[in-house]
Amino acid sequence: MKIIDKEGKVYECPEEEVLHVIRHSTAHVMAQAIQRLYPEADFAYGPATERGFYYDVDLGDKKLSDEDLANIEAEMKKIVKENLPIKPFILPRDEAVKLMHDRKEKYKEEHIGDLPEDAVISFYQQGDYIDMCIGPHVTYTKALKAFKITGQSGAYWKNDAKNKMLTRINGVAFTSQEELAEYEKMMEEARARDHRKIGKEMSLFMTDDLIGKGLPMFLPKGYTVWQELENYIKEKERKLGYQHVMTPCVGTVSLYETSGHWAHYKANMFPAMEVEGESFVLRPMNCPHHMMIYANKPHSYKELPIRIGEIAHDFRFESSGTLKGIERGRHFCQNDAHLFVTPDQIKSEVSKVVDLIFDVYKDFGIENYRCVLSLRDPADTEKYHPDDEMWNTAEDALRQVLRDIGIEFTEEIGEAAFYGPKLDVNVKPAVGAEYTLSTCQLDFCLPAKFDLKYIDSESNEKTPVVLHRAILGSLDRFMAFIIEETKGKFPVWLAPLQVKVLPVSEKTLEYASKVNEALENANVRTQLDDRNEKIGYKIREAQQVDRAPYMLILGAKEAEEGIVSVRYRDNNETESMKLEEFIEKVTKEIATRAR
RNA sequence: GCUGGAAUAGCUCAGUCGGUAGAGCACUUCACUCGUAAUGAAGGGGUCGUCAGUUCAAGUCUGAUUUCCAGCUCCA
Repeated sequence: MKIIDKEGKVYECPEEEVLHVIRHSTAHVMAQAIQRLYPEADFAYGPATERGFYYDVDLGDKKLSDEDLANIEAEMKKIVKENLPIKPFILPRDEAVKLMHDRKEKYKEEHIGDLPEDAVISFYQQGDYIDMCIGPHVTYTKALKAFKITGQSGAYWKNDAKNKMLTRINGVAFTSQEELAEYEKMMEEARARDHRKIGKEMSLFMTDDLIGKGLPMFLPKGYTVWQELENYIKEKERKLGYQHVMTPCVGTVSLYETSGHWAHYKANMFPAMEVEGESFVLRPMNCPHHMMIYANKPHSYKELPIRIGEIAHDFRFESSGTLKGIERGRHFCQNDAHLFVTPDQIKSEVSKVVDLIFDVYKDFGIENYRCVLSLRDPADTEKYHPDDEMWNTAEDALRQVLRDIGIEFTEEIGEAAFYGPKLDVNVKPAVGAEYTLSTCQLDFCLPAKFDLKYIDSESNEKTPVVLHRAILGSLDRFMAFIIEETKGKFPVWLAPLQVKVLPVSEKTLEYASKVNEALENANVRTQLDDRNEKIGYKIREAQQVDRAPYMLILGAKEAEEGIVSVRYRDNNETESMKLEEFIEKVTKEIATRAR
């Protein structure tokens, strides 16, 4: 594919850039179509994205309907058919400003003002449409063969909520219709594994308007999964010397004023409750509670590290637009822990936390994740505790530990917590944007605020360092992730229903209920389908709705010989074995948490 | 919170020009007694998210509101 750069040089597009150029050029064609249909439209940014492109446009008071979007797409196809040549030109800064000013492109004009003095300001033109852009682009509009407008949304000018909200029109673009069709198929599959959909199908959790938005409730099956996750992670933590505590979901406002959270995150907490002259809030996190537990008695350096863990209920007043099933609600349970350590224990403790994270990921088969070292933005003195030395020490320490451990990570400025830098491990769910699953934060700040102490070997009072960490993140979010990873086909130990017992007819119901009872006695989560239905019907439901890892098909043959016919969820194969043999197999898989 | 879209039976959805509310699945009952992804028949089930308005008449039109969805902003 031939492309053209801003100097007008035409050349063959490198393979790896083809999609990007196509998407960027498609954004221009969409803008041209919008300009034809809405001459008053004023364009802001219109870049290529991971899957396509968007253009942010100021349409004044005009609201776009789905029909309008279809019209824009139709106009785009027309422009492609017209096969307009796409030509670049370069203007000196003042002429560029004048051109944009004359064309009433106030966003582009402002954009030029933001560019450095020596910037080369280039434009691309196709037909009447001119866009300020550094390119490169395809040479003719007919090069764009497969695109689709996927929707619209609001987006702030320069991503700042203080600015005007523009209309963002999103689209996807590919090199061929086949690729576009493939993408649409993939999107459909992604929607099918959405945890909200599967959660409903499997009766894992529910929401209700009367309970309140962002407050999902776990049903018996969902809570079974939840409890298994809780037991799993607590077991791991106990082996690593964590001590678990239970602390209340409410605390005084003073507690959060002491920690600094009140100043930083008041807006994201449920408002304070006044009782008997005192103010209380639902807690948004557990650090202060754990700090007070540490402060409950004096500590010797010999006791450190002290690792305090809790599966803790937290409440955050998340913006209504960000709520998403159990992935992000206003109530959730953190797999939280605070490690109180001496400075020379930082490295080994961070290292153990990192090991635990990857150990857990291995158990769950999580392979697609990204490690980020989140640092402060030194310019943001409002968010970040202004103590350069403290920050430099903490950031250098954490960076060095991560390097020593040898994990790959990228650094992101301005992503740190207000009290310290952190390692975030991010994953991408089937549906929606990447989010943080695990985190390990290094904190020199809160221990000082709470005046925490330990006595060192020379009888001096010292301030411990705190590591905040969450491995499963929140159990709710982790469950959402696992549902989407497995499409609800949980490993045996996590499955809410592990075995479904299916008599072929009522003649073998008695034998089936004996088998069911034997499984129950072995602590296997089992259910007997005693309905008067055909075996194919029962299998279908057990497999498609319950997603039971094992189905036991029990007919005359099995009853006679005292065996069970095992049908496997994951490969649809069947195998006969003795009941005792099956129980041993299943209970072993459960005990070892086999994947 | 913001921009746009949606809301009809437990679930998935149809409902034309404003004229008494529909299907499949699920559920109940009956028959069949069944061998590896849906046996047949009958029956019950809806203030069409909520509140106003327009109209002789509203699931359908208007407004407000609630919740959900896509995205933006945010995420200690």
